[in-house]
Amino acid sequence: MATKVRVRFAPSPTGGLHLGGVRTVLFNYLFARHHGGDFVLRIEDTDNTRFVEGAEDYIMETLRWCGMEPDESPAAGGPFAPYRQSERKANYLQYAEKLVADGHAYYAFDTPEELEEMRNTFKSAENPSPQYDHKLRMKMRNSLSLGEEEVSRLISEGVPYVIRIKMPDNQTIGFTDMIRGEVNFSTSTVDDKVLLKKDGMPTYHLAVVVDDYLMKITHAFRGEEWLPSAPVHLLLWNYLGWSDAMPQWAHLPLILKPDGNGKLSKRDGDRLGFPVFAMNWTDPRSNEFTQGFRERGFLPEAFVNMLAMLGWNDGTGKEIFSMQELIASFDMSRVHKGGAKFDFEKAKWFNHEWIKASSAARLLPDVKNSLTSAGISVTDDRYLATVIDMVKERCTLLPDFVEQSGFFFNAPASPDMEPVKAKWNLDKNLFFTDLPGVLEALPDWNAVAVETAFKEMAVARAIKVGELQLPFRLMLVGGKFGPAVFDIAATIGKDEVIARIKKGLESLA
RNA sequence: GCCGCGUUGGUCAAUCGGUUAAGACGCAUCCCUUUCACGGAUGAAUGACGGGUUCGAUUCCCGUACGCGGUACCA
Repeated sequence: MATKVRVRFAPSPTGGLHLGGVRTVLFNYLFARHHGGDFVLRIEDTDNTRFVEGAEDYIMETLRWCGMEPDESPAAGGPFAPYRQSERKANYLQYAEKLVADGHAYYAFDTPEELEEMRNTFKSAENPSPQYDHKLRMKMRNSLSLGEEEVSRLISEGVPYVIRIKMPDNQTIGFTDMIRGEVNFSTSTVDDKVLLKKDGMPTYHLAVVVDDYLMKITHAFRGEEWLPSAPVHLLLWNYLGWSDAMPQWAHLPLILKPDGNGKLSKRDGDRLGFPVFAMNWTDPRSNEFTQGFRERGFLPEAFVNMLAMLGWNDGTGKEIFSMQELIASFDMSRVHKGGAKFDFEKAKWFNHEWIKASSAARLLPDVKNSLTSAGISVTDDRYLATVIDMVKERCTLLPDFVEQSGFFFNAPASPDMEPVKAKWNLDKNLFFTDLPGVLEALPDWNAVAVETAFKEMAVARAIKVGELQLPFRLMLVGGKFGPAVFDIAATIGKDEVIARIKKGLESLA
């Protein structure tokens, strides 16, 4: 195929990006890169009543964090600029007018109140939500029912109107979805969607078609919730005479809430205690705060990996993928048809795997950040790197590094010796009283040397080494966790070890 | 109500008609470790239900049930 692949992610800037949104971008991105194509970000801000300040920056920042920089975007520009639909407003009218001229659309003058009234009068048990369609449009006030003179009079008087598509009343229309295969609809069940609003802005339906055409989009991927309006888009591509250029479509499955049923929402996250947005987000209107995966301590590699596996797999059982590996193996036809329930435990597992597999150098800036915000100052990066390698396998989320490595930097505030108090005795007390002197005399300071000295001393005094290790750990670490004690001792240094032993002894007194 | 999409263990899922239906998460037990982890081992689903097609169906078709999505001058 000669045409270059071009895909787009087209969010509306109404708030933070949730899991489903990020996954939609991801699949777009993977597909584009897999085929060496272009990935464009187009902001669909056609509804100014829902516009939220900061949402666009948030989206850009999320893409950056995830490593999915668009080739073309409002910020980066590109050959098809502008990339904000609000700035392309002037484009749409001509196409809507052309549709009217060709008899595929019409002017409608109904006020919101009249629409409301229509819905009320025709509402019934069998038809709870009457549609503005081929059955009702002649009962409404539009250029089909009113007659030419009346219409031109209304228009010249400046009466506000919208332009609606005229859906054929009995036609079957279908297309091949890259994920679902053949999908067919009967046009008689689709209503006459508004194409151009009275403020002159297009609705999504007109805007996607026009912009996908103008921007030469070859593949259009979006959430499953768009499937029912696909026939409108199909018709528009036809009516506008662009059938040959119509992109291939794929409707992605939804991400569902972990318990019960339904689409995952940020409320579920609040309720169940996990993030739903990629990054922290505070709604400027309500001041409502929502935590993000990034701030919760997820690595972008893990976040992306986890999202990719929610609805897709390569068929081999492989689960850990880098972005490069995802790009290499991604295939839209292997995307699931059914929605997947989100499992936060599994998400954490991905993060844990990525932390374990990451080098200290990769982890260092993030860990340093966590430590710093917990009040632990790090001055020696090499020392931190050593510590990271020692503790990373026991850290699931980035903030776990605070507890797991804090004692390498600061002595435990007040070592809790409670777990060993019951079996504490004079011999043990003597052991630890004499230990500093022995350690002090050690010519070499390393884990083996400390361990050897420690064990020889224990044997000489006929005390079980095991009985001594826990108190030693408590003195050094402050809790029952962490790497091997002698490794810790070797790392924090002779003076510090001796100081902590003395301090531990004090709290046992 | 109508239209569309979907339905393999608690969850994510492999299987593109054919031996005992992979694997992962989580869970349980055990081993390793006299810390916590990591690692290793073991255990627990007969494929929503009912009909077909076929020598043979989890895999194809139909129906039912259930779930989800849509049914806005929101995307």
